[in-house]
Amino acid sequence: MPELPDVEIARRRLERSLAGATIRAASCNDRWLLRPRSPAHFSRALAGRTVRSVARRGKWLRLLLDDGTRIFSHLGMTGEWLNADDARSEARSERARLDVARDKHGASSVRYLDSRRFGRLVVSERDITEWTELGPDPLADGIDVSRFAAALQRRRGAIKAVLMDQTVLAGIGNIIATEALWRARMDPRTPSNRVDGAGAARLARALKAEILHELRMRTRSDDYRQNVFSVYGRAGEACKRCGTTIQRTVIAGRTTAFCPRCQVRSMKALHRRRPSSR
DNA sequence: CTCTATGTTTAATT
DNA sequence: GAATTAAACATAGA
Repeated sequence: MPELPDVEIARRRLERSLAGATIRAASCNDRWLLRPRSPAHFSRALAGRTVRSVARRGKWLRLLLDDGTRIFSHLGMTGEWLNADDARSEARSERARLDVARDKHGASSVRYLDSRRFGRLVVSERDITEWTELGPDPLADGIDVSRFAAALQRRRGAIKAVLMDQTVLAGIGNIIATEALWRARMDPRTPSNRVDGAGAARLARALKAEILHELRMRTRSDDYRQNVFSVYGRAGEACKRCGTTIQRTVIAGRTTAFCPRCQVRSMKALHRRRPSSR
């Protein structure tokens, strides 16, 4: 269930269950997910180690162990970390588990579930390039508007494709990009290098607002994906802002929904129009 | 049966 | 080189 807010929720859950705890046993039943591709190595490298911290950058999680070993976890399309009790109903897609013991808090176990198996579990002695090459994380680092604007100027592709580039900003996926562009009233097909400073500032605000909104919804209920989006998955419906029918197109191979009336390539185009009359 | 899906990588093409 | 597109990975749900 992966985009920045989902991964942040997973981080908090893992931190509660694992930080300061000692791994009693670790196993993985799917070598496809593992780097290196060895369940034996996975168990051997983790057993007996204590978890120092649980960090997140973009869509990646990093567990730092007491001997410097790191476990990187990417949730792919359908990965999730759950406590053992919550994972029971989906035991079929369980791929890995970490059993931990802690002084006064007793024992617990976390499970990694991933039906489609697009996720990754990487055990490494040092930080991996997938982690180090990520751009700034909008939630943890904020967005430096002038740096962001400069990055957009350097690119020529559609703005939506650039937003989803993890080296520009880390953690933006198809949903957040789609929703933030609607919030910023920007056409997702706008060439990146034609987004000016004001546009970059609007986008930065919209991205942060969307991330915080989804985080809030996510902490509130598990069913948050119902009805919380303004345009994502709503092609054919009326725009909440102006009533125009939401259009669907494909950008960078991903389905994109947008309002052809109030999402524009430049704000001049918007100001030129009179307020909606419908 | 068909189509779609929150992600990423790789190959082929323009 | 840069950018775009399609395909691939494997599975579930409509």
